[in-house]
Amino acid sequence: MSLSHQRKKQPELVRRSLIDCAARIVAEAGVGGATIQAVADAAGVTKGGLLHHFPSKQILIEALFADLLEQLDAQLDAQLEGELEGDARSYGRFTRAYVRAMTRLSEEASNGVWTALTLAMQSEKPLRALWSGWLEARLRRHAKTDSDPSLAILRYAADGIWLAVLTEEVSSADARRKLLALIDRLSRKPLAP
Amino acid sequence: MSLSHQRKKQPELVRRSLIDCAARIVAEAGVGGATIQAVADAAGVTKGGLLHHFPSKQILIEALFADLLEQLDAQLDAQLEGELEGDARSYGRFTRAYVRAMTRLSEEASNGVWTALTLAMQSEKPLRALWSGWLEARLRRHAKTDSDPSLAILRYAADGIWLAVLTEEVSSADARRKLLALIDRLSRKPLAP
DNA sequence: TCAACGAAACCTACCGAATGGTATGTTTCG
DNA sequence: CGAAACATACCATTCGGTAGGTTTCGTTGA
Repeated sequence: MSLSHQRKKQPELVRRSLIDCAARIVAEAGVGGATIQAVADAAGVTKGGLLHHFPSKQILIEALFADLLEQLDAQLDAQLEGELEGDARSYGRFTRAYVRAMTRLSEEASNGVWTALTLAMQSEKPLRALWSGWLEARLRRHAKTDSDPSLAILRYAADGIWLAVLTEEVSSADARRKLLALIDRLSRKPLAP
Repeated sequence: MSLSHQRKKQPELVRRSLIDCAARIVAEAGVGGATIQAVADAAGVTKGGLLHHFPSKQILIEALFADLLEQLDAQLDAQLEGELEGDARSYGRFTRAYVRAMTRLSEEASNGVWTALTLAMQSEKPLRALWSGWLEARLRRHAKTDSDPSLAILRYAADGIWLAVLTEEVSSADARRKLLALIDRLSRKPLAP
């Protein structure tokens, strides 16, 4: 009855679709609320089919997370590329890109996925490992321009703002933009004497 | 078999114990992972007993959250009281107290509870209402000394640092303390010219 | 060229373990 | 004695995961 026996088998496409659908559903219902059944349905596959590609929910979530990290990487690289003003050694270069990437992610549809996965990090060690590994590598790459503690504070502030958005602290989109702009300005030179 | 039939009935103590145990377990397993059964067990009460005090898990969590807000209030007031240096009108007064209270809470055992509940806010509206209401009121109270955007950034940075603790970004306890000390210093006067 | 075969890509059916909640006792206290 | 403070037993579901089939596809060897 299912269409899967009629259409050509394209495992990579199915895999992609599964991750995309997982992203959407996780964004809506959170990691806990996203059942593999729902994800499978959304992708037009049965639960068994899903479990063929991802042997457990854990693994599916981790794959989704890794995928998002790749997207974030792409975002960051695009931002870094687009920095016309200075050479590759300009102070706070990565921090500005990071803050901007965060802003974009907060405003795009993919937002909910990040919140949900951040949420899930608390209980799932593998996700934490993925994230801290990613950030660590990235920071090492930009040690020359972004190792100042002032910049760490600004990056953390961006994280805090992003967190505040999801807790619905009234800070309007406008106020948020102003704060992020201020952060951008402050990232041009060290804060402390 | 249970001891509850032997010991004197002290509903307030049981209630307290339930909240405390809920805090510990939520800190360890997150809101989703904390089952009412586990909480009841930890408090030496049956599930039915727990549900007598808190008719649903929702209500238990909200009670826990409200309790933590009270603790935070107490912490904050203590910090504000202890500020010897200036009068009640000194710039960034509340922000410093906020950062310090956060620090203390992060280092105490109650740490994981905050992370878990903050993250749980995403899915639970009542919790968001509690928090944003609390913060709004508090900010209004200290509008005279702490309305500068620079200070907002510093408070957000404290939030971000605190969030990073749970994602296990390597930032050691030592590095964290240094950052918080820097924030404290930066809170003495506006950052931007 | 093509039949055969084995592996990969699915599907159907089922299970079992949690878990939140209910309904109904039984004990204790004022 | 009545109400509060518990306990016991049970229920309804949900959900992740397993077992074993069936279909599709690429490869291989004659």
